[in-house]
Amino acid sequence: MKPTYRIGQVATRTGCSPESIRHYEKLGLLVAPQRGEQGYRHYDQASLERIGFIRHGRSLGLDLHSIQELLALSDHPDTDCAAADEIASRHLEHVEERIAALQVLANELRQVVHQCRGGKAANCKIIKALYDHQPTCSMRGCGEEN
Amino acid sequence: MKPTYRIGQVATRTGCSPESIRHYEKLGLLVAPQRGEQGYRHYDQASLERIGFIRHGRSLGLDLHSIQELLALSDHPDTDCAAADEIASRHLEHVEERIAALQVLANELRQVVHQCRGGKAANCKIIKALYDHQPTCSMRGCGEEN
DNA sequence: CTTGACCCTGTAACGGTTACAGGGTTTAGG
DNA sequence: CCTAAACCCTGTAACCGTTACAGGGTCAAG
Repeated sequence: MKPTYRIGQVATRTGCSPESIRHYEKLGLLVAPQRGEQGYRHYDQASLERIGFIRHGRSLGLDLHSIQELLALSDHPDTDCAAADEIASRHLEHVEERIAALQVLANELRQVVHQCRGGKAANCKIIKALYDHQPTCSMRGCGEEN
Repeated sequence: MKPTYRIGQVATRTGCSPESIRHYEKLGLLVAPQRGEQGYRHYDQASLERIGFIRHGRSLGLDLHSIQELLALSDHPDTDCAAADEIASRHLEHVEERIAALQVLANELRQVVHQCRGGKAANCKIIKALYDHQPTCSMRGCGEEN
């Protein structure tokens, strides 16, 4: 008999909240675990590792869909893993674009901050800058992701 | 009689979709505009500038709540504008933290990408790295914002 | 007179997580 | 034994800002 864990214990060990674990199950990243007599979920060691995989992917900023693709590859060891490389490369590219965009943004903010110490709003350079019709970066995806 | 614009024209001029404009109105960033006989919204020049202000703020990554605070300052010119500086500074700090986090992340991704050209998933270093229980950055806010 | 381009309202979706409500079960302490 | 706390269950809604619908009305040109 291998040891099993209830969802709360898994949460403690993986740093992943019970809600998220149930969410991953609903989305199909985790197979539905066995249930005890009272309907409680019981997880084995492999599930713990799978959840760790997901969390690590999330901490890298991968979306759950990409993680699901990576898990599918992992579940079929004979598959060509070029797809994994593709996912990671694509994401790296995305992250690099995002860094560049945020740097442009930080520069614009730095030009504006601390320009009007102790003044009145009527003369506030920050507010004036926002009214100025020259959004330094008006392209899509230039602000924060939302 | 000053010229007025319908929502679609405003959208064209500001680059802000009609849905977003109505959304800003519902949230109170814009006052409800006058309505024509058919119930169509009619905007004046000041509204256009206010929407431009909002879009510029959004392009800087400010959230709508912060923008609302800045608009409130702008609406009361006698107020001390230290609050505006506070908002911009706080946001700049946030952006800088985010850049730093993304750079850590990009480094981790770069270590992983292109490690297993043409291999099988069983040996895929990307997948192995994700199973490894050493999430380089497990702190909150280290992944992408979501 | 129809087609298409507008406009209106209200609701739901996206992503991932969190927070409930409303119920049941176990466990530890008195 | 009794009770409170801690845990589990399901389902739903919120968060943020935007987009996309559905289902309806209005107006102009062809």
